[in-house]
Amino acid sequence: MTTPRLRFAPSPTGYLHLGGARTALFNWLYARRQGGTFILRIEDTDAGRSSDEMVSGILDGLRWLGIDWDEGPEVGGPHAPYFQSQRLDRHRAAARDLVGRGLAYEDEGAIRFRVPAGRTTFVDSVHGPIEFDNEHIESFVILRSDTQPTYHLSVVVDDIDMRVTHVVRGDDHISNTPKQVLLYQALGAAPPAFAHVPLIMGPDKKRLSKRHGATSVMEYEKQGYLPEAMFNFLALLGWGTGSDDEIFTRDELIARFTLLGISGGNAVFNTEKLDWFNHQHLLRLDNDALISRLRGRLAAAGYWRDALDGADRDWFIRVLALLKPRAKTLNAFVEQVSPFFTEPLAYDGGGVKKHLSTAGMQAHVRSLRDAFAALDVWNEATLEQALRALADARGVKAGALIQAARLAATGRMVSPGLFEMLVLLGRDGVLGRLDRMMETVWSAATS
RNA sequence: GCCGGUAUCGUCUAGGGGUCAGGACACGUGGUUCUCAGCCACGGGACCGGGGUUCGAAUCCCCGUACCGGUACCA
Repeated sequence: MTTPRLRFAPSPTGYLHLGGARTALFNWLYARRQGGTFILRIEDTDAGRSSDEMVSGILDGLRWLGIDWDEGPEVGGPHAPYFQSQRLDRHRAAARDLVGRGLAYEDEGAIRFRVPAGRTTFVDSVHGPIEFDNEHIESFVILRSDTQPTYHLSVVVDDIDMRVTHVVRGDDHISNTPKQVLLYQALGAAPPAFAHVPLIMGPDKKRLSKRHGATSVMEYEKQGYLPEAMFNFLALLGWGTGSDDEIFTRDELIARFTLLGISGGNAVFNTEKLDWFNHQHLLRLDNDALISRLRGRLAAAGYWRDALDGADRDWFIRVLALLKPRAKTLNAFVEQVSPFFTEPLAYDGGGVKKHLSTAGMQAHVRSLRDAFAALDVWNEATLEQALRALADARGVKAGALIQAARLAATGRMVSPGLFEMLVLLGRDGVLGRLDRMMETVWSAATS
């Protein structure tokens, strides 16, 4: 029994899209599960649409997801080259061989495969046995009149050369498969095992395309999704582990993966569920990991300072703890962390109207500021006690003062719990923010 | 048109001749509460249709329908 060899063979269209990513992932999962080899082969025969840039876009996407390859671009391997455009001689030789043996023939300069009568069958790991009547298979071109091989010829030749044992690819290739099986037979090679995985559809059940927004995996990276969350989500889209668990690491997925578990129907890409997966993986990150994932984005926002990794680390971890239940993406963290790094530049208009324009609020806020300033100990309990006592004394609801203070602290109507936040903002930070709000909001009015 | 594939809550799925058809996301209600999120509890929600086979069908078979894919000197 030979060890399985699988390949992912994208044509470089510029980026790795979700469907391709999942196909790659299933191949990788199977190879890793079986202790086999995962090959990456670039099908760049369409020279006009291919470039080095596009190839690296795909490599970046795979690397981001944590999908590594044992043979292929940059790492080489015993069956190099791994670019289809560099294997043209092999394809042409195969075509000549078939013509020589009468299994293909020239037709106006192109070479067509002579499809024999009969039926062609193969067993698909996902769909079971599939049978085609050869009379529905056209005598297809394998070598164009410009001597460029067509897809059918080149995949088969390359897969034979690279000793590929399992072809796991999109459902859209099912009807190509009998042609390729015929080619394997004509070339005297045993066809590999096939597994055709269902396609990923948009919410409208139409094939995923730019119309559906982000379709490049790197676009999700930009939006602050974790690669392990995307990996987990994609793996479970069209594949069931058979258990009720949903959150898995890559290793756990490898341990459970089987081609038989792949479902036959198309799957709709659901962003809400991706968000949930992302949140779950975010919660599982330890502090060091979370901080390092956040670092670049914080720097880009101008919030990063090295002390966050040193003297301020404990403080920062407490800030992150407040945000964890609320932030579903890395970008959401950055967005929500801003009040801890900078004073509000503006106050939510609706919030001002709703919470600050009530009668006497200006005086209440001033008293609150004074009460906070007078505190001996600055912690959650003392802050809350001071605010509630003041609310009682002035005959207002604590909630009203809390909302006002929240606006002062963050400029927003929504935030983590007020008192835990005020503790982390520190006395100076809080008093300054209250002063600033009073100046800004009530400057025009008589003070 | 022809060929092929698929069909379980809105979505991802589990199951598969006898189950209260299970879970997750989303959704609704209540609780916790200073907002939001989270958390907890509860709830609504599905076997595409029609024929068979069978004591019994969502499950097996056939037909239909819908959807997806292919039908290129694209990949």
